[in-house]
Amino acid sequence: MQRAFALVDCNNFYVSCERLFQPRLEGRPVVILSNNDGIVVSRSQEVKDLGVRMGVPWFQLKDLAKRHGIIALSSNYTLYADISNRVMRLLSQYCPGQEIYSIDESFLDLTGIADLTCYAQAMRANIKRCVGIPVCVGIAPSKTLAKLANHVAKKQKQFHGVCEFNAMTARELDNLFAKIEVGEVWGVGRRSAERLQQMGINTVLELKYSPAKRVRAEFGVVMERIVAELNGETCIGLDEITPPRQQIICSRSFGLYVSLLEDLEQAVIAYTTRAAEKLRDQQSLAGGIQVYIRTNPHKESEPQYQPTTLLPLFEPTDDTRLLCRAALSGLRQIYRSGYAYQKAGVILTGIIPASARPRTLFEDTAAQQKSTSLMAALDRINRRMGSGTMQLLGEGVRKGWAMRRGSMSQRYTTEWDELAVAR
DNA sequence: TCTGGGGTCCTAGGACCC
DNA sequence: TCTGGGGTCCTAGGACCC
Repeated sequence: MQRAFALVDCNNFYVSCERLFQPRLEGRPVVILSNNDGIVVSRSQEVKDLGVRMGVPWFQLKDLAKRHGIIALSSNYTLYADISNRVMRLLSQYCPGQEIYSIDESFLDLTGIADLTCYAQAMRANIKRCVGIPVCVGIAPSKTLAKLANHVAKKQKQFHGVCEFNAMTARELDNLFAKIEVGEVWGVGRRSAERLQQMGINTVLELKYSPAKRVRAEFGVVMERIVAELNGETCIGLDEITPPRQQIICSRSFGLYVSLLEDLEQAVIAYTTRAAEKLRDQQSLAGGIQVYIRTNPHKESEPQYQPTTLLPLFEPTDDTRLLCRAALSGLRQIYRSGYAYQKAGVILTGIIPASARPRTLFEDTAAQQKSTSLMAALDRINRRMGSGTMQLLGEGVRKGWAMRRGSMSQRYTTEWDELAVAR
């Protein structure tokens, strides 16, 4: 039986979330900005039609925004995560196999289901009705093709939001592929697209019929697999369970430049605290922590410095205090005065399951148990009373370095104080 | 003035072992 | 004078994704 993977992708996801609670945004050009209101991370159709690209710095758009009345909102991840959960839960009811691929995308295994287009249309209508988010669906025998089908469903109006490759002939598919640029393929990034074009491979069709050996020799196994998937061969399966993270990153740009060591220390403690929470959430321990700070790479006129250091831990831990102690010693090693730092970050590495904690010659079981119950209490309080209710003193209270979020909407669905009001 | 954050996988090269 | 071969593990860097 022919496999059938669906890729369901929410349209302009962050903008769509905001529109749910602010109907005035409907039909108007809207963008959502990254942390610090830095760059554009989501665009409404009206903004895409103005030619605004993804990832453009907001300050470069100010003029255009004024001319066309573009509304810019700070990103509200609490809201988006909650809406995402609702969409994903609803989708899970449509088939036994689901892989949640990102906050706004999900792969489904629809193999064996009859009349797929009709099925997908019903699913799409139901998500719109129950959650209010518009989605498009691509269906194909491989995940790479399903991504491409989704792209077609979004771009070509005649498909009405659902494009099923399984229902098309080889000739129809090839005609379609001849008109799509190779860079649109999942896994073909800017670099590879440039190199492919130099080799005379410009369209999806040309990549599909490229000799496997040549692709393998020039680009390696990843691209070879992409070509096989374009030919309808299922190489990449559905990942239904998310494995624990192998590294946990917490990094932020500052709201303003930071030069003092004590400000960096506060930030590093705050980020390490957050990373440690994520670590305990997935019941893991970290064997090391990497710390980095950096000046603004875009400001070439200013002196640049972007040191990083990796601190191995004496033994794997999930204790915020131990992780912070290591992070701070790393920070003090790499810190140099006289630079305007723009960003800092920590990365937890060497992650193992908490159940696999190694025994050591020097272990202190009582101290270990104390640490575990202290961290558990900390997490419980912060979960119940709001994150940051209890924190290490070193994180500071003023937080002059914290990021800017000029125009953030309310957390309509997750905070009692911020619920939507009906008049 | 103002340019995000958090991940994965693959590959090459070095250290080390027998 | 002549200086092997094969394997594993780790790390850094690159490319990619959303």
